[in-house]
Amino acid sequence: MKWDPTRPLIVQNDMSVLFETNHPDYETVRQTLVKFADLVKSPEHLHTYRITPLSLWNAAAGGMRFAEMTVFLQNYAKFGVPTAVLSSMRKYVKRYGLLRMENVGDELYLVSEDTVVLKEICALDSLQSYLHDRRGDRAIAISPAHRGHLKQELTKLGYPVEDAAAYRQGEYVPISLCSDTDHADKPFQLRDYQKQAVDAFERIGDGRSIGSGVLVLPCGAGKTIIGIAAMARCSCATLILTSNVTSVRQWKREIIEKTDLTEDQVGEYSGAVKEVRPITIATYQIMTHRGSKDDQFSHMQLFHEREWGLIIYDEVHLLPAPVFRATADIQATKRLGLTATLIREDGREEDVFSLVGPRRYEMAWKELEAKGWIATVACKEIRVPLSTADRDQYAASGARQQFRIAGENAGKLDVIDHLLKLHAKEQKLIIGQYLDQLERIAAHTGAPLISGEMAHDDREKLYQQFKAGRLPLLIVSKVANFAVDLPDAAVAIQVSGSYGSRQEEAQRLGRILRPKRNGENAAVFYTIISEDTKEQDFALKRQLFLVEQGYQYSISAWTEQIQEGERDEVRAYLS
DNA sequence: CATATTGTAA
DNA sequence: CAATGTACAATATG
Repeated sequence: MKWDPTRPLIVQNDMSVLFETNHPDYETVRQTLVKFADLVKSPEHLHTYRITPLSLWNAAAGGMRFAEMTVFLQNYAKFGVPTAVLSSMRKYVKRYGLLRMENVGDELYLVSEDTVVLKEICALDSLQSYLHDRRGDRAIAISPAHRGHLKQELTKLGYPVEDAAAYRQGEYVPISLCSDTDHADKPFQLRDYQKQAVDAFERIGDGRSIGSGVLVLPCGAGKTIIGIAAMARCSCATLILTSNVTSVRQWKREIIEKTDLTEDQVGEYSGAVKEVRPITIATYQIMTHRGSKDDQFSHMQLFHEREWGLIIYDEVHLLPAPVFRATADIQATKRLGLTATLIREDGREEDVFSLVGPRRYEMAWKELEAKGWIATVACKEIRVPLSTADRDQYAASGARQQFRIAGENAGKLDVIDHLLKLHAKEQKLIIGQYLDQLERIAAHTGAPLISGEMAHDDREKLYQQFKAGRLPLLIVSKVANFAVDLPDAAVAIQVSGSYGSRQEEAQRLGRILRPKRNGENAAVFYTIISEDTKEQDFALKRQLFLVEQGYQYSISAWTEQIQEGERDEVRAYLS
């Protein structure tokens, strides 16, 4: 293989890939690379990706072939691809599909064409309790009760299992989507990609009916609608688990609006009401609630209360550990995971893979953006130095205080003033972590502050005013992260964030993603951070997610010159 | 006695 | 880390 320094990738021996972001082919190369590699670091010019067993298995589950990956790497790698990397990749990619779970009637088997591997597995001590007797060279009988635990264990051992065993039908509930004719006033149709996503979950393409997996879609892509479409395809009793009550209500509203199901067929299972209906929507919280410290999870029986034919995990990246355990026991039920990101802060991506299912469909934000379904967002990071007094304090404080000092940096007020002036005509949102700081900003700008202690009614009133355009600026605390009813804005300014959570960054960005009516369909997301502090490091981590989605962060220091340049740049961008 | 408010745990 | 949302128990209110 000839060396070609104009190419953008460097493939290293440790399975990491360095990617030059200034390369003219950046966008096309990124699109293929993310299919089988995870982004781990994203400084300005050189991004680091890593090829992991899990990233390869997800790609393999999505039908990507080893050949496709190697040809791609060989075409774009400056110095060729180390043979060690190629052989590791081949090893891992080939492992997916090596083991399959199949059923003959009620009997469940682990089968493989590779008799040696199967023999090896039989010899493993940790698996003994799951495996029953051998059936010839190519199959082992297993107990259906262990279907999940076995998959989990084998994935950990490096042998992912392709689960091709049948799912039970569940209680039959006819569900159909309202067509255009039913609601002439509100025509409703699946968008192309929404249909593709549901098809991918069902594997319409190769005829096999597959009933588990995760769909990765950005917020604003209509995850609820895709879930509803999947329900309609399955036409069975469905349990929907989601992150909070607001989201429960939202699901319920949309289900009633978009299907022929009636109010009394859709139940809400939450702290306030506990209805178990053909379609039941519950929160993760209530599932994991226990009476006292060493009580059992009293609500887990909901999984068995009906003959569920489909379980939908909304925001699957938030799925709590006890629900994982329960999920391991219900592997015969179809499972659909919906999320904007497979990244979990606790690194349990592997469990999502083995217990909910592999990634079946992923759509990049950029792609939606290009088609005009969501707004085009420019991300800008502005660095502000600490005052001399603050810097002294910062140096003298412990790790926990440092973060707060950086976050509450008074110098940020000037930047806010500047940005507010710059975007005088647009609807603006200020998002922050510390209430003290937000209160100061509220006092300074005269805008209302929405925090956790504000009653929902009052929040609603402010939202209404904001939506109507009578209120140009709203200041919100962490409530912004999960509040579904928060209105959208054209400009978001993040003044402080928490421990580098990529999830948080995504949620916040989601706030301004909805298409704008103003024709331009453009929005700006500012992050203001203190220069040379811990905050800067964590901001970097938060960006990871966005860069992975194809956004380019632009970073600028807070000086007079840049203020001018920034203004022109933003003007040019918005016009 | 039913509902509203406040407190608390994880 | 700080702050939030949730579920439920305890208490107050009409």
